[in-house]
Amino acid sequence: MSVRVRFAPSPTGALHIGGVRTALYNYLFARQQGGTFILRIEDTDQTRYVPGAEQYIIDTLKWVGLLPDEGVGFGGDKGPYRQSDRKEIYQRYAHELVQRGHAYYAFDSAETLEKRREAEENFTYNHLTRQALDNSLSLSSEETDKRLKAGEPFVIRLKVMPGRPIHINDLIRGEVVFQSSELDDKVLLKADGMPTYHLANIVDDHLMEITHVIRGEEWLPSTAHHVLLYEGFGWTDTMPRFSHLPLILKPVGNGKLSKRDGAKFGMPVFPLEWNGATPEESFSGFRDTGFLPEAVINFLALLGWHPGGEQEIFSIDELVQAFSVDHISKGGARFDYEKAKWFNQKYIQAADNAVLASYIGPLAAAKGYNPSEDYLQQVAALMKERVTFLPDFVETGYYLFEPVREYDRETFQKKWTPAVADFFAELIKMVATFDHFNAAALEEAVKHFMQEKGFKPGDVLPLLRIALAGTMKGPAVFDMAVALGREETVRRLEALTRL
RNA sequence: GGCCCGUUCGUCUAGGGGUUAGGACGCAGGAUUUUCAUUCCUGUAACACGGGUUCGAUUCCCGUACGGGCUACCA
Repeated sequence: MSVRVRFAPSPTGALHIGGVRTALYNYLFARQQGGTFILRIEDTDQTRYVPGAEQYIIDTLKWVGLLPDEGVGFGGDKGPYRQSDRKEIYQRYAHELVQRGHAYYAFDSAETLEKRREAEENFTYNHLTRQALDNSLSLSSEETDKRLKAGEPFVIRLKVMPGRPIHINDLIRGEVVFQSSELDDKVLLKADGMPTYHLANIVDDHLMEITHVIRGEEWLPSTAHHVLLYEGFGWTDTMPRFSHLPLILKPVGNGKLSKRDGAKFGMPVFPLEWNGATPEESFSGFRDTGFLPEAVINFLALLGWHPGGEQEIFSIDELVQAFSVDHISKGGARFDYEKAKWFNQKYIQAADNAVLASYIGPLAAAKGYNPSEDYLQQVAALMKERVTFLPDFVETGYYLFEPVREYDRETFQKKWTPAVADFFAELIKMVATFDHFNAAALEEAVKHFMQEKGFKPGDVLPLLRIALAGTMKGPAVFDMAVALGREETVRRLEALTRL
């Protein structure tokens, strides 16, 4: 039987970076096993639906390159893949479960139960309390039918039989045991006719022939209910294998990484930018911060999983090759932004100049620059070993696109003597008429000229650097000169003499 | 509170009954580069605690502590 896995997010806002990791692990597993990776949209909570969130999920998967084989927006013959489009299916199965004696109708309103919980701290709807509540187990069948026919609102609840252990064999955690007596009678079908996660997820996984469920640790406690559902439907022989992933924790302090942490620690926790209704609900993402998607993938892959060995940089193909569920850690992983930055730096360094140019182009255009493709590639080559984020190319390296805005006056004054000034006048003439404008030849010529006039490199080179870039930081002087071209180099040298 | 999961350097992790407990990020120092960065080298630093089991436990078992998750007609 071929492997089929699903990534099943809820469109309730921007997709959290932890969700991207879940998608990644599902993807890696599917690819490695020659299986199928499915995107299912779990939008059964109408009250939490956020327009644009579904598209955000799809855009994210496209950006990081985790393309589903089936799913909303990707086709497939096991659809529909959006749960709100499957409402009738769940209703049918929910009623079937009642027929089979594993579920029942309950008429208690949400408000009544809420009041009950306020009064009794540990109130639970379960085998101990259900006889005293308003449902088809406590009511006569005539009364139940009457209420149903009258159109009284109802939910369908799972009938949990007490007194037995439920064993789960988690691929990451090993055997986990729950006692059925401690489980509540979970709502399966809500009063609005929509299923809860529990029902929808079991019905869909069964119908979509899912073989492995790889999801967050927060689902582990309800997995016992899910097993009961598979049993109730008689689907135990095709029940998927479960793997519950560790959580991603805050960089410092306690608790799991939250969307607020982005602003708090000055780092992205979402893949893409998200424009919410208010500034507080709007977030920047890894993409607009200037991360390469490959770097994000590499970083995320190693946040909670490691194949052993000492390799750190993995291409997506290498990840697919090396991935295995049993090498996923059990403990939560702290979000390490410094490491994420390091990965990005590494990926930028290793990237093709042409690839980099395709990223720098739009960034440059946004600043009003209009460089040629060839020039962008030169900028990429010059700066790729000195940047962390993509925008650094046009920000730290702005002087490659426009005249120097600010000079390092301190160094300038230290080096600028009347003798040097005289030398500069001659140097400018020399450069202006220099024919073979390539870095090696220019360096050779300038150094030779310096020597002839009795100057040391340290007397002149810093000034050349300041003339071209304004700062003591940056690419090699003669490389910059060549990139800028003879005219511009001369112009900048002259500008320095007027300082 | 109840149920469940977890715990190796500051962080991500490898490892697993006998190891100098390995790598990476970060940090510190050095070399190269007349800049910065890159690169390279060196250093820093960990098996939560207490009991078992064992000739021997960081590794296996049980507790404790700490952390986390769940406990909705949310996912």
